Amino acid sequence: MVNRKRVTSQDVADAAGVSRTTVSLVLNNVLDAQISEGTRQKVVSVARKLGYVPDAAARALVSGRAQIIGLVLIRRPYHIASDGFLTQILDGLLEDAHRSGLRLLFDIIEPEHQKEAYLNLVRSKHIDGIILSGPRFDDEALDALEKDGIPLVLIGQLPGSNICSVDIDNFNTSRQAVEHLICLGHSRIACITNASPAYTAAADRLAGYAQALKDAGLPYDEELVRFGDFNMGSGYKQMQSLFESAANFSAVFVASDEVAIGAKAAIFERKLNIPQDIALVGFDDLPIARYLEPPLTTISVPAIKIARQASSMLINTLRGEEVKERRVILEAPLTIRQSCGAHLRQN
Amino acid sequence: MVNRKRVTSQDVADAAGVSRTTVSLVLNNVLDAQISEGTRQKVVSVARKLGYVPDAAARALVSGRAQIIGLVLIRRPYHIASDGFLTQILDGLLEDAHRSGLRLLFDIIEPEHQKEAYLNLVRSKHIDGIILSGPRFDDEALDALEKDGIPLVLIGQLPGSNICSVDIDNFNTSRQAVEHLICLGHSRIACITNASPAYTAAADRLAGYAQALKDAGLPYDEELVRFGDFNMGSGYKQMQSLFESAANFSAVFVASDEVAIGAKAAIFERKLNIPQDIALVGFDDLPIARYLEPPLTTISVPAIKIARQASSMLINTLRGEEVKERRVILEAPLTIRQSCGAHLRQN
DNA sequence: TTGTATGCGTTATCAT
DNA sequence: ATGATAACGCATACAA
Repeated sequence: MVNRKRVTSQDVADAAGVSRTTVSLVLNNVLDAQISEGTRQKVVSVARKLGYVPDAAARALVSGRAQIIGLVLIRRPYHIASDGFLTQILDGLLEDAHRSGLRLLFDIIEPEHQKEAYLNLVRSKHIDGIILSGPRFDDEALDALEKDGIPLVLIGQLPGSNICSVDIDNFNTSRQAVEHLICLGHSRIACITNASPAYTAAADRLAGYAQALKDAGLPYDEELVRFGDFNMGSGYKQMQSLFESAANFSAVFVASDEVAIGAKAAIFERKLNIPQDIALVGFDDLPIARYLEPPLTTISVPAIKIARQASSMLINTLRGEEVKERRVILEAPLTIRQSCGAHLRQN
Repeated sequence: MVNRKRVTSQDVADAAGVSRTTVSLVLNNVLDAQISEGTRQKVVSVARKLGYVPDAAARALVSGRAQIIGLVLIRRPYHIASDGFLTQILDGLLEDAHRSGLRLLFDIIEPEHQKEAYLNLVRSKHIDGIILSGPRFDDEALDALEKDGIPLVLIGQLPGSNICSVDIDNFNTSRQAVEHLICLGHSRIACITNASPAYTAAADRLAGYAQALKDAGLPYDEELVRFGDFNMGSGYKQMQSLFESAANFSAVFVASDEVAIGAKAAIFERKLNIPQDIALVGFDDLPIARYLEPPLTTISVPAIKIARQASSMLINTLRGEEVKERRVILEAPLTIRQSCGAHLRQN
């Protein structure tokens, strides 16, 4: 007895012997207008029996709200195929969105299409608001969006803008990670970034590395710096490049666990041991970090919490509430495991 | 000079000195109606200057197409926080969707809400079609959807249904993985599934394990079987449980790389070596598999290819084309690396 | 307490 | 070659 044709509110109204208005009032739980309990019951039961579900497009058209939030990344598809950070963000976002009756549209935008792609997505009103993860310095469209009044929250930061954002302190956490290495006696410390320095997070993490060196009176040596590209393959390649450069180093700070996993494989391939021959510190504390061999010392980025914070800010904005704290920075402690030998020290 | 108010086709029409119809005709490249080159140029340039983007809701309402496809998983949020398979699916799906001008809505549905959640998503016409990854046996709503005429493609299989699907042969690949272990001389082989046997893939993989044992004349011992739950934590826990059972075994087949990573950590924690003390075979060949220590022998599931195939089938269905091959099975070879010692053998 | 009428922005069917 | 007009399904101000 399943209906083939679409069921509209008119059908429900007819079957219940009321008007479309009443149906709408009942189903949307409008508080102002009072509906007799009998009518309400009837409408609800008829609607259920008919399997009525409001048409999203019609509702969006009249209400101006699509009930969808967008998560967008400035990346290429192959960057996300193994993105352990993304899944955590999705986890956090989805829970909150569901609780608010919102759906999640996921999209990636290739760096060169930034401008048009944003505008299409937002101006088409496909989505009510947007969470953008991993902003780049060259993101021209971002401020335009903000000015357009589109609810927008950044996961990450864009210096000089007033956009809502939630992030960790990339600079100081990186510095702390490298300081840890320095404390353990390393003075030749290589660095592989998480991504191109066009990404603000990558630039900050690299700066933190440089600062730690400087604070310790250690020279910054370009020979020891490589740029990762989000995924394990890039870590593997850049680590090889480090070995091939013949520069000597006893530790590597990799500003992304994902990239660090590739680097680690390249180290083992050389028959070198971690941490005995080379100490390794990552960044992110992906779920896998603690299960790696050896368990990875890394900066614990509270990804799910970040996602929750971002969605909460976005949802508040959507509700027209004022977000007082426009730039949230969450704690990201260094989690010491066994990839840099700290656990072996006897103090 | 950016417009604050929404720009509608009426605005474009006014500014270009034509009617809304003409604007629509031009911007949608309607072939039938001929538009003078001058008019076309003018409309296009005016539209661009004004930053006009058609309203998705209005378009969806009248056309009946939301231009969005849905990817849905029957899972809980914490299941996806480290889902390496999911990101690959997203990768493959997104590329195809973009090429067809489609957006991607991502959603997870908790097992107990299956029915209502599907119906809401689809009947609301939020999405034009749905790709469902990882079906369960208890998925009552699925056939209803199919009967409703909703374009639907399964990543995985649901026995006894006629739904379009793309999958690998879970049964035979699992069997092959276990046969590999048997060939290497193992006779006490434990198994940790990827998930609850309510998921069809989990049931099939377990059956493949059992079959390999049977073919080799080996007993199926319940003591050696555990059920994973998609993530690494479950693998870690079930591996511990295996050790605690005091049953002896020299190899483990884990029907998911994700779960295998947890199992591996539990093995190392016992100061046991892989493959010398315990051989390990995974399933999926996530990008990380080759970077693990030791590199993981596993079934190479072509996740991205699966996603592409699924999206291609869905998009064809959306176009009203007949999909001739309704059940596609892709190859998933066993990739032998170093986690079960095959590379050490001298033949 | 409930019904009527209007409009959201677009595409599609007619005319002209 | 282009314009007027009618839906699409819903929510809401207003009427009754």
